[in-house]
Amino acid sequence: MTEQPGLRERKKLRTHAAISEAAIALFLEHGFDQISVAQVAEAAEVSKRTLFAYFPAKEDLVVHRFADHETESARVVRARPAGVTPLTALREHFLEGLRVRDPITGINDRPDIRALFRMVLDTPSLAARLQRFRSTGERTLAEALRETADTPDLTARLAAAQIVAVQWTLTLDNAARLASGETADARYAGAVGDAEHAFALLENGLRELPRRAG
Amino acid sequence: MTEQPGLRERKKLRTHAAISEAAIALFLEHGFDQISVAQVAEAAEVSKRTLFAYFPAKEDLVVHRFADHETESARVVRARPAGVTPLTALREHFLEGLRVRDPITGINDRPDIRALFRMVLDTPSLAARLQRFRSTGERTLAEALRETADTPDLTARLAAAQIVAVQWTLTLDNAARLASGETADARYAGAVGDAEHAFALLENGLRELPRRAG
DNA sequence: TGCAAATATATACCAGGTGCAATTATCGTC
DNA sequence: GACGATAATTGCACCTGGTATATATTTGCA
Repeated sequence: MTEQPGLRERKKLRTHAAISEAAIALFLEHGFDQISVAQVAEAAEVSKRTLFAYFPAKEDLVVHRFADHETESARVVRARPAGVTPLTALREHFLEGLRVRDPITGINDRPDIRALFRMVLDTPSLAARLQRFRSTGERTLAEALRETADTPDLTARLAAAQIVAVQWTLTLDNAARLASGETADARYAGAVGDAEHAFALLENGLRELPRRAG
Repeated sequence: MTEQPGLRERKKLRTHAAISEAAIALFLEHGFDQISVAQVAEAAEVSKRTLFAYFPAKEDLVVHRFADHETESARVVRARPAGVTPLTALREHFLEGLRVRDPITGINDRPDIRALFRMVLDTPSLAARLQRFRSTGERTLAEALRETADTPDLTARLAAAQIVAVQWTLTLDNAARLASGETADARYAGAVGDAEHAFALLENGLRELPRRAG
């Protein structure tokens, strides 16, 4: 099953990793905007042209690390056991992510990860590039809902949009708190409570938003 | 109250409009990526340097037209009469937008508007720039909810994220349908139904998302 | 070993965007 | 109506991200 990849493939993987690591190290030390791709290429000992053969844009040197998570929600929904609603599966998955300090929940305080998040959050072009992942994550989740929950297309898209929006909000909130110094362990209980609150809101709707005082 | 603006101010407004109009005309005719800012500057009879004094980036030549809507939801929530929930106010506002064919609902089929939407939708860099407006729209709506609905901060942010996500989905859906030929009048009834469905979902939650068949 | 295909490279180039110093137009005042 | 202060505009040089082309190098495989 696991074909041993040839030398070519292995070398490509190594080059890919080497470029990205050189890039992130430089970016973290001097700032994303202060380092040019030429400098990254030099540090990684490849030509600028080669760098762009591996990464379509400067931002991807950083955000490619989030690429795997694009389809995560869709996978969770598809893989849920019989008798489980999509929302339940997603909530449990998110809570499990918190428990294991999965960086994608924003609650990992390893210094390098925290620094990376901080950089992404306050570098506009990086944040913008992340949004692309959000879009495709939304699309794939909508498909998963449509196919496994027998939901009309628009409903699936609306639900996916809401779910992704909520997860994103939770993650950003956690990441922002850790970025400003809180430890993961100190944050954990609050993060769990917030996540449960958020998923409950998603499940029960916004009916409880109060009327305007008369 | 309405101070007569000086010649300077009026001229600035005129220049701003002239540049944007020249830009959009060229973009619509030849495509956003096929026209350089230098060409736009030439057509508008200003220097490239001046163009960038009015618009921070090429994309803004187009998307600045959406800027007013950034704070629209927040304004609606703040201006709602006593005894009305935020969601009700927003739903009525959206439905009214459909009725009057407000372009921001995606249901205006004036050829220039339709062409503009189509261009924004399938030019990635334009779509990306639009997302920035979405973010600030979300933030301002969250503030409005927090202040006028006496809602905890996180709840306000979560609700805002969900609401904006849903409105965005509705608008994109309408715009996409019109972009592929449907007329506004033909779409109207469907758009109203979809909007009512979407706001109901928002209000009642996603509880109805079915469990996985056993 | 040797050859075809895939990668890497150097070089030159384009477009978006900025810093700077000089010019020109507008404003408020005398 | 003239005039200095202030703001807008301009041209120019420059930087950076990204691409085209043509060339060299490496790898896979017979």
